[in-house]
Amino acid sequence: MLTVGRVAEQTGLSPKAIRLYEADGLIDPPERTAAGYRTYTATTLPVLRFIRQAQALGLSLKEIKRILDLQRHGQQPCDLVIDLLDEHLAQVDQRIADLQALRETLQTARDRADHAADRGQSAVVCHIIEATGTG
Amino acid sequence: MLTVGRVAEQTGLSPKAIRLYEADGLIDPPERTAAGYRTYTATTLPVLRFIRQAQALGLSLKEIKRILDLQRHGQQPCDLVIDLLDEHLAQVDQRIADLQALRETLQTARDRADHAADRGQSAVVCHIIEATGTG
DNA sequence: ACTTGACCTTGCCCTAAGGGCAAGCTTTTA
DNA sequence: TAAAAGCTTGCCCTTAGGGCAAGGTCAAGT
Repeated sequence: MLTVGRVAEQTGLSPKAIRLYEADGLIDPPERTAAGYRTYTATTLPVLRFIRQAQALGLSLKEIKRILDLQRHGQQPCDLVIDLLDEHLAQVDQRIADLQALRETLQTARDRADHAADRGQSAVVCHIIEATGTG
Repeated sequence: MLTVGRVAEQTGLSPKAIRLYEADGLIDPPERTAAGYRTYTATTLPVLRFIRQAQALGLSLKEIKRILDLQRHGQQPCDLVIDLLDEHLAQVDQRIADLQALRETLQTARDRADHAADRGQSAVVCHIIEATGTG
């Protein structure tokens, strides 16, 4: 019997995650045994693997659901996928730029800790942080 | 009277954020009027500005609280600050590397959308995503 | 004095993607 | 047959607040 734990093993997901995807409408609710156990068919496995791959690309469950909904309606989701990839590429570039700027700021602050020059006067808590920009 | 809204204006924070910092123990609870209004003294402003600067460096409220707690106990928080900065520098570097790898993967997938070569056979949902690595 | 608008109070629900735990069944294994 | 492992639901937790609601309060204009 393909229980949720078994499916988890074969997809690398956790049972909790699989139940969440069901609750969020990413996968169809499976049949249940008389005792209430979820019983999956093998056709669910590729869908779950797809979800994993999409997540690895940084897509959110909400975005993945949009893709899967399209597909369930018999439509080609590839156009949507392309849009999402473009959007994410731009966002990732932005986040990299932001992090590089942050890295600069952090490094500047860190350097200030060693060259303990302007440490004198008006620090409320710690000059290392307070000498940061004008923020 | 230095109400929370006034303090918000002068620090660039929101009233909600200021109340949160109080609830989380980053700032001391201010006096209240008979009606229950928070009445701040000017000494709170530099602390709130410090919190803003620390946040701009990517420190979490929990980390900032540790710094402020040290200071309230009359201790020099700079050693802790240095540790936190080093830690964050390493984390930022790691996140940049992760994002650059993700960018690669995204770009590879995006390229696959145009060069529509291997689009033929076994896509469960969309070959653009499913041809990703072996994940 | 009265009203109105701006401001304050608390409290609750919301975000993303699950992790962890608890109480109570069920299935499997020894 | 009893214990171990697995399943069920449900609730609380994470970040740093945003948004909204209901109700009390302050300041300005009439």
